[in-house]
Amino acid sequence: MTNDRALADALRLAVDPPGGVNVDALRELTRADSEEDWDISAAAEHLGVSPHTLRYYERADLVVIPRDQAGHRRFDAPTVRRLVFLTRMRASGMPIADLRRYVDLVDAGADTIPDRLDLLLEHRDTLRSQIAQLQLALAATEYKLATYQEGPQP
Amino acid sequence: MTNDRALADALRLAVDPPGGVNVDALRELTRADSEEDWDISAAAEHLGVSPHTLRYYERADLVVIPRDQAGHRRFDAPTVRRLVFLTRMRASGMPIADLRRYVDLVDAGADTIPDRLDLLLEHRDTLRSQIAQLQLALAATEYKLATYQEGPQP
DNA sequence: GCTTGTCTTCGAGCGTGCTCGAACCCCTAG
DNA sequence: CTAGGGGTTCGAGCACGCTCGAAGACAAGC
Repeated sequence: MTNDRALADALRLAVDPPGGVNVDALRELTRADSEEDWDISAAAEHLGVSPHTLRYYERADLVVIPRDQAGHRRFDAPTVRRLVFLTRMRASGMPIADLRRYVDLVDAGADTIPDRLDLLLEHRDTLRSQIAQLQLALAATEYKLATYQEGPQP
Repeated sequence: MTNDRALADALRLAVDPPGGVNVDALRELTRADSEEDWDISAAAEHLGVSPHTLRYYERADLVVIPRDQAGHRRFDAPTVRRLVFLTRMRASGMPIADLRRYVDLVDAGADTIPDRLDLLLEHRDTLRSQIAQLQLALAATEYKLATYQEGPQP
């Protein structure tokens, strides 16, 4: 199914950064036959955030988290997918408020797609200029390192 | 003089980002024969920060700013060079506290160079992983854009 | 001399994004 | 039946980096 490939790719993009998502565990969770939802501590660990943060995201209306009959949060595959998206966007500096706008649009249905596109395009531009800026800072830092390391007294 | 080239290069690295430094003005200021120090509003404008922020940096002991006989801050070339460094490092996410550690080392003399190197190396690594992380986020964003744009209903 | 403008200090306030503590609930093991 | 170790809510607190406002000094121009 091409949608499954897409999901797998998207999840692969969520690998790597320090404290990042455990992709194998995610893949396990997203298998249709998996009955093993996560509790909050498992979800927090896999997503690389604290349980407090997950509750905070729920309180901030970024995500609706299903509960079991004891009232405990059950992190199923769709919930985790949204949280992967949220944590990735947060890690790249998108403010909570923008994220809420976005998920509101998602929840509002398919005819908000143009607005979502706008948001994403804007975020893409933000990311690009952030990257450019950091690369400048990196160059400046490496330059300074070089002056320290070659001439003893720069 | 190779040091002049080095300074010019360093200043060139300070160009570009939104709200960044005006390099021509900086070059003007750093010319040895220039008598034209900046006042706080000129400095703020050239550095792309607010006067409030400059006073805050001084209060935070990141920089000592000379005064004229009226008690007004005079931003001369060395001061501006330090502020260029500070604003660049801030823009790349180095916390104020780290910056203070660094400038304390600088002010403490040449035998703190190993410590400064450590700080810079650490910051370089931070920058590299930040860049890697942002590039992942960019890829994820572009992937999402692609799914929105090709298939109407992803 | 007076107004206007820009500077000064100082302390307080604010926005963001968590982070925590207290009090309570529920399930399971012993 | 009881103890322990999760979970829950709620509101409050915190760290960071500004950001601002009030009250006053000084210089230049009318």
